[in-house]
Amino acid sequence: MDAKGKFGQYVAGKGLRHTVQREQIVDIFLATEKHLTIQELYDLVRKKYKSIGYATVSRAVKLMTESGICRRVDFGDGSQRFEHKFGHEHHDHLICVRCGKFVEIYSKRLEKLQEQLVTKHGYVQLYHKMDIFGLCPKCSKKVRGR
Amino acid sequence: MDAKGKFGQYVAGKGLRHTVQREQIVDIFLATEKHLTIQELYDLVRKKYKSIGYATVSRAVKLMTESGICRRVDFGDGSQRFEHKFGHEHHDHLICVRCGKFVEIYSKRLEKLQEQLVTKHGYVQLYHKMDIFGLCPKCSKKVRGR
DNA sequence: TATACTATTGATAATGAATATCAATACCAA
DNA sequence: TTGGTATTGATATTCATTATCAATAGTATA
Repeated sequence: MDAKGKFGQYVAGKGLRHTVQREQIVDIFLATEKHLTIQELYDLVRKKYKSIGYATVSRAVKLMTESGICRRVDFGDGSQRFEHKFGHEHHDHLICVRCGKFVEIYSKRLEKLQEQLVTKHGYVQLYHKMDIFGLCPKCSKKVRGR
Repeated sequence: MDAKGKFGQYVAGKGLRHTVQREQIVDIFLATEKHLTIQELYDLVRKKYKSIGYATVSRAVKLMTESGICRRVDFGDGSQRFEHKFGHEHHDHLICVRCGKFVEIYSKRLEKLQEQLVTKHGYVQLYHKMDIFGLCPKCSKKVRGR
């Protein structure tokens, strides 16, 4: 099932309605390969559909997050950002604190270790977030070169 | 060096002044083994020292975070919380999404794997955050029992 | 197809947390 | 001491998110 289908199913399953605005917002969100704030998504949506309101975008993001096609990421800059899960496997982030550049990282061994840790404490894992902050190659060179 | 000393050193090193308010706030923060919001810390401080303002608490938390004796934790409930690092080794969190109960987790193997991942991408690690969300033993039993 | 019910929308107000402002005060080096 | 200035506490401001509400638009049913 693709992301859009998953969203539609979630919305229908909750007895909510299908609306053109939601469809437009979801389309634009899924077509953007960035970590967006609500404001940024609102601006993008506005470029194409002039009449959509901020509140509607905000509500749509909330729904998308609940439906599981979107997740909140926190890069520590104080703003809430969201990324979609369309065409992306689960991944974590490695973020440069100097320039903000990031890469998506994934390790099967790490995932397995996490699962073991969870089980050891008797918990059932639902999801996790791991963000590593550091210096990218370029920035670490600059810092050393000072 | 204990946390308070580290804070004092950081403050002095930046050419900032030592004040009784900061000392009182730091003391209360370090004495509390919880993940506090600024508002909660403000309330705690107020119980003992009636005249301290919210802004001062907020500024002190910022300083403590910069000095490295405090770090921000995000349990996904939308509020920013802070924990101190006094008498705590580095750890990550395992949080129950149902009841909010959490445990601090640590694994040397996991830390090593993270470091390897970072190095592989040419980054230099400064710090990381890992939060695993799931169901605690009690809550997972309840859900299954439905 | 028409109708009734109600979720949704967009504009705006309200909320809440963090930050900025500023005059009075307190710290601290000299 | 004293002068320079960082700090404080009260308050205002900012900014993002959420709540409100009348008008609108999905959708099930007749």
